[in-house]
Amino acid sequence: MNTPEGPPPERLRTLPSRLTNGAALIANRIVDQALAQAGARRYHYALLATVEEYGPASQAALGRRTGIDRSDVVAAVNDLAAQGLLERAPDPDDRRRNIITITPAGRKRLADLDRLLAAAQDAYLAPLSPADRRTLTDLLTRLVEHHA
Amino acid sequence: MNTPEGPPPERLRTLPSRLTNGAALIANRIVDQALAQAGARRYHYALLATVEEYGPASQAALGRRTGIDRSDVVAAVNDLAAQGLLERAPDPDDRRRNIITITPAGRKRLADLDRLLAAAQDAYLAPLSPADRRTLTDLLTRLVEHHA
DNA sequence: AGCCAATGTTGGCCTAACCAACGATAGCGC
DNA sequence: GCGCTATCGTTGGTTAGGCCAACATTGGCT
Repeated sequence: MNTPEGPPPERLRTLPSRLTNGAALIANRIVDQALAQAGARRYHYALLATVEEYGPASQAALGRRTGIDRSDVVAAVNDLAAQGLLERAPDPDDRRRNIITITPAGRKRLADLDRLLAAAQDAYLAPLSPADRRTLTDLLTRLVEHHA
Repeated sequence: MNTPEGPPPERLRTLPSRLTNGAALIANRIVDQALAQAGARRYHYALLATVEEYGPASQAALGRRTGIDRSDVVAAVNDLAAQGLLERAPDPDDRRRNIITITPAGRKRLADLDRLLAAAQDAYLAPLSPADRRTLTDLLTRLVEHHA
């Protein structure tokens, strides 16, 4: 039993920013592990989901919608295109742009990821009742939207 | 700032892990900015606060209490000792250990950081009522303790 | 035509979080 | 006392996420 020899100090334990960060660490670890089962990372899921929901779009538009930096979109689209999950085609109407489309394989992969991710959310939120989960989601949503 | 041409997809917007991560990003940005006003980072605050609350301790013990990796404790203690805020002295009773002590200057700095940090928490939680803040803190605490 | 904005892309930066390995030391069982 | 194991500080990584700057190409506006 080599458990820590005591709790973290009060000042740290109750600090909302620190609690948020700790929860994010946990959530990210669980989610990353889940996605890794399908060889994916968070950016991959975000892009697949966005293209699937809104249809083909340029990389810049995807970045704007997901909050992912343009340069990081490039790398993630590279990965996904290399796996045949997305397709990158030049836009004939605007030769600056690439049109990103999801392939049938991409939809299948997305369904897998949705399933894995749902399980991950459940593991993350395990100690909370459905009502608690809704409350948490609501509070966090208000926070992020306020600072948007 | 960016000019999003629409909201992120439903699947991403309501994903608790993603909301948590987004909130953590915001919180960390605000906190980092606040601490930077005193030339400090998060690890610095955590160590100062821990030594102040529990008294002198070895670096390994500090790491266990704060959740900071031993190797990262080394670097942070280096920083703080160089500024005269902590003192690193060999433990005469166990020559493997260093005893870390907070100096008067360290206490002063800690008080400054406490003040800056309180303002940061308030900015972070701005959209939430006192009751909401308590609820959020409670929910997050339950999450992190469950996964501890 | 001329200027400004947007796009894809490359390349880089910084930090947090983590891990492996090392020599030195301590502690324990025997 | 001896040997094994654990612990400590430290060095030196790695990974990924979130950024920013710059560039050439292209388009839109006037």
